[in-house]
Amino acid sequence: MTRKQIINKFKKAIRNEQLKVTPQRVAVLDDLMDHPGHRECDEIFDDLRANDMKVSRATIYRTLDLLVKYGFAKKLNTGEGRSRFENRIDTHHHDHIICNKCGTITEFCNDEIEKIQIDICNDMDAQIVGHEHQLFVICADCRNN
Amino acid sequence: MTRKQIINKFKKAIRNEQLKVTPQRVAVLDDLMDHPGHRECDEIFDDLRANDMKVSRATIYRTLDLLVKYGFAKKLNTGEGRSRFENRIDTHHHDHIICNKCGTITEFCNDEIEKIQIDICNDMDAQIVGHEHQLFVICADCRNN
DNA sequence: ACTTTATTGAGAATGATTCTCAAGTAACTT
DNA sequence: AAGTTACTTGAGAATCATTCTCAATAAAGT
Ligand SMILES: [Mn+2]
Ligand SMILES: [Mn+2]
Ligand SMILES: [Zn+2]
Ligand SMILES: [Zn+2]
Repeated sequence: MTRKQIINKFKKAIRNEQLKVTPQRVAVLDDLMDHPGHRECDEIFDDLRANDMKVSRATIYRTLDLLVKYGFAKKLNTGEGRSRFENRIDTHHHDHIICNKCGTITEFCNDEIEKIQIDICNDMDAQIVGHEHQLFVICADCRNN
Repeated sequence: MTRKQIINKFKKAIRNEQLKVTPQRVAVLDDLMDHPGHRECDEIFDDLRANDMKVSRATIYRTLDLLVKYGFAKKLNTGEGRSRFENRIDTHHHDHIICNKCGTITEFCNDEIEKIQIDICNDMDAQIVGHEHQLFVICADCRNN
């Protein structure tokens, strides 16, 4: 999907709920797509401000909530005491490996683990609605320096 | 290990670092052992106060940090925006299943998953120092009510 | 008991996130 | 294009968990 198509999909989702398309809302999604990493509110805030957009943290949080709700973004908890968000369009499910020293985040996905998780929930007759799986490490770089 | 032995081990660990054994510190550990669940600061706080102990939240947090550091407790993040702590003595490693509706926390441990996690880190030459794995569900009870 | 040093509680501070509300803007209607 | 309505926005206050500050207190050693 092209950038433009994604933005249009977001606009459609917004209008579909009687909400309004605003430059701030579009800018947040744009920013998430410009930066493939795992971003926190203030990174987005600084970025948009640097681009001369008038925006507040409150609006960024509000928009991120919408993006998560509509499936355009995923919220993650890296144990730093604040949330990070990542683009979720044209992306496959994955979990995260976090270096406790330098903070670098890498990704992993293991089909076997994914399957076992579902089995565990089925066995207890629970409906799985999500999961969070983080490995905390000292990464190769940090070990050698 | 008996309760008394565990308390003594904690006292030893404290003195070993030139710190002092205080009634508050012992009371927090005692409370964790009285309650097998996953407790947050205020539950412990209310409990100790109900038992006529003079204690502050600050001291509870400070003590929980010590208990985690010495391996007597584990801190966990249930996604509610505050930390919970559980007794870690005479207990096997496990991860958690959290009902998004009623908040009930159950536990699971799967050897295969544990093994794969280690393999993943080994493959990237990272040293694993911990992991956090939560399954979010609607539990059987909540589904039927 | 005396001395030293760590600990404590109260309340202030912090920091991320959410809330409030008056002013602004999108979108629809003439 | 102007008017109407309803949603959105930014600023700053509020919230909430957690941490910090510091003077008073208590543990441990002598
Ligand atoms: Mn990711
Ligand atoms: Mn547990
Ligand atoms: Zn690293
Ligand atoms: Zn439930």
